Amino acid sequence: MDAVNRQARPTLVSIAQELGVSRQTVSNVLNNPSVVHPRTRERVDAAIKKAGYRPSAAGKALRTQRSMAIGLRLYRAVDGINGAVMDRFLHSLAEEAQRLGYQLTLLTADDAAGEVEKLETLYRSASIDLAVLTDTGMDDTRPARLRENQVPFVTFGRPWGRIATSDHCWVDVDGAAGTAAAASWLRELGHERIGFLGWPEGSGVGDDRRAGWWATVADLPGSAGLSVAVLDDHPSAGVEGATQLVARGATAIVCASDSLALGAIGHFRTVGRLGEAEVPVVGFDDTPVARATGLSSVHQPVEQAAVDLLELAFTVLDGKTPARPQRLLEPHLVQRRLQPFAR
Amino acid sequence: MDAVNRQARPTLVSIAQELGVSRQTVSNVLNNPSVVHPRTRERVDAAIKKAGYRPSAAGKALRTQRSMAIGLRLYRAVDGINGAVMDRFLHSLAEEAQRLGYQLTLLTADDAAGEVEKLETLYRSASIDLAVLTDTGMDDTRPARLRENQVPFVTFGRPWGRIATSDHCWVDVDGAAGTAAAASWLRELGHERIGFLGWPEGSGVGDDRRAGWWATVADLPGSAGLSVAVLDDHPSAGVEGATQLVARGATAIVCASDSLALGAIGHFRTVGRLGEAEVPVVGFDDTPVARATGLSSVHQPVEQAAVDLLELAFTVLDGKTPARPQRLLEPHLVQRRLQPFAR
DNA sequence: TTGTACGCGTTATCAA
DNA sequence: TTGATAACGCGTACAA
Repeated sequence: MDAVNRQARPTLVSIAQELGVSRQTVSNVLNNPSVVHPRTRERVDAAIKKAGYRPSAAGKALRTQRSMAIGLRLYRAVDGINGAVMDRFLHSLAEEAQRLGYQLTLLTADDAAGEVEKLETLYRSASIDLAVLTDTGMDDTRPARLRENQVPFVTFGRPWGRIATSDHCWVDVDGAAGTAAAASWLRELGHERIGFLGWPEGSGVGDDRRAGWWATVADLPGSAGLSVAVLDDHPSAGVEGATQLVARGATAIVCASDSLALGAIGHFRTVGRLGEAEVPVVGFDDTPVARATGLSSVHQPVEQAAVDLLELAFTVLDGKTPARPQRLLEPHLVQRRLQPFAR
Repeated sequence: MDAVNRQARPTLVSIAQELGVSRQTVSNVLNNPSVVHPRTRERVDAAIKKAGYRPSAAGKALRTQRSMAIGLRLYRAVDGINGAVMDRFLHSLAEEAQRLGYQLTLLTADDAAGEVEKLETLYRSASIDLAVLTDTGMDDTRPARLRENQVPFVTFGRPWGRIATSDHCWVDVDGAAGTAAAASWLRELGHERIGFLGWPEGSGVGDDRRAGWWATVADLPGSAGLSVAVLDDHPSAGVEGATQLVARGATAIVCASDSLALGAIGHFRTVGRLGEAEVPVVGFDDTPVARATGLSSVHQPVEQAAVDLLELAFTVLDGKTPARPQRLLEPHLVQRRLQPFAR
């Protein structure tokens, strides 16, 4: 009753029969080669290659109780601009997982509750061994719920608001260090009235980035009070924010995102100050748009984050205790010369 | 020797024992409920719910010979701008797959050969039932190679250059119809010298989009020859192309992408014609940047594409012959008023 | 309506 | 070094 012409797959048994050996020998050639005689090993290897045999993932998973898969929620692309960072992370994670023999299984959800529920379902059906959470927000409820349900997980992002009490593994990028580097650079350029354009308090990531700016400019009397918060992470909000900051006398601006920075640049474009670069703007995330625009920006090492995250995850999965289960990675500032849509 | 405290999962047997029924009964409740007594069914359902039991994906896959997974290559994010379309497609595909009880498994590769090889490996190990190809290029070699290796697949994108001889299932968006709609609109606005800004011949997608423009403006003497090709899909290339087109007398421009369109707008910004919108520009893909900028653009129905693609795929997988195995979806033009970084 | 038996492909254990 | 046996969890034909 089965449908498509799915030809019989080679199996351990079929390979073994073909060679007149036991299937255990074939299995050993794959999983424990040192224990099998070189001559036999060669013969088996040749047969495996000839048949294009690959061990059945299902059979293996059933036996080993490991699916070799990682669950990750794919967020809806809100903003093609800042989404670029998550894009890079997704790609890095998929690549690193593949390198380690794991697969990345995507899921979609409307909210955190849906995400947790689906991750739990996947874990209970042994479809995934592990979950990766991203976009950790302030007082995120997901870690606690996954823990309750015994679903192993790691997070890309700190457990904001619960850092002291959380003991799960996480990797994050030190946003404060990034904005501090940006502000320092602007100071070196001679600016004393350096503004910050970000989001309202309470967002974890946003507060962190503001803190880095403030730590660097607090001793500059001119920079006090030059912090503006806008609601949306959107260029149009950046235009408004930059307008306010300039009105208050800012001569340079650190932004919490490239979206906002792009808007800020747009502001200066509109008022005709672009070429003069009288008000340097630094963005955050080093997105392709920043590269294209010549916008200086803080670059997050998401590739490293993916590698570290999986290292932590598999250490825990192996029952070992990882060194430094919480890791803060250093971003770096990419300095560029602003130019209209050039590379 | 196993590591983490993986508590014993409930199984058909454990649920059955707990209730004092046979495991077959439990299985029937899940797969063939009508055959079991309502009273028993209720008891079993309750126990299942209480235990949080989910059938093991591995056991099921082993028995049914179906992994319930789909393989898809995740391309490296080249350009945060146009990548947005693939982002939407990816999300839609993940969502629709999930709705149908399937999972989306990601893979990464450096090139087409690597992609095919990994897909083949995944299929041979019964990790996926099916592959989805995207970004089909001119004379794409992947379909033939997957076919040789008996890997079922569908493609998002036409088999450019081999449309007549290919019989696999595909879904694509009618790019020519999109640029035709854009050009028609510009004609309605009174323009007679409508330019096209795209890529060199031979790219399938690019040729298609150029063809739609040309079909619409061919009878306008003023528009002949107003086609410019640039090498990169990048705003900076758009600046150059737009400059050329305007020099040749174009009064309106249809672009092959939002990236190019953004550059074209940048050109007019630079020369100070933005507010006047003397040279309307239409982009392609309706990316978030287009929305943010107020750029008119051609919107691709990728959500529908994902739905259609999986419908075709599963029809074939079920051994049936799908109605219309090749489908061309209509895009639509989104008309916007250009404004500097506003919504 | 329920229970029994078998096989899906793999790996671990142990005997030869 | 190699081979036989058991078990992982599930679905299904068949018998009760």
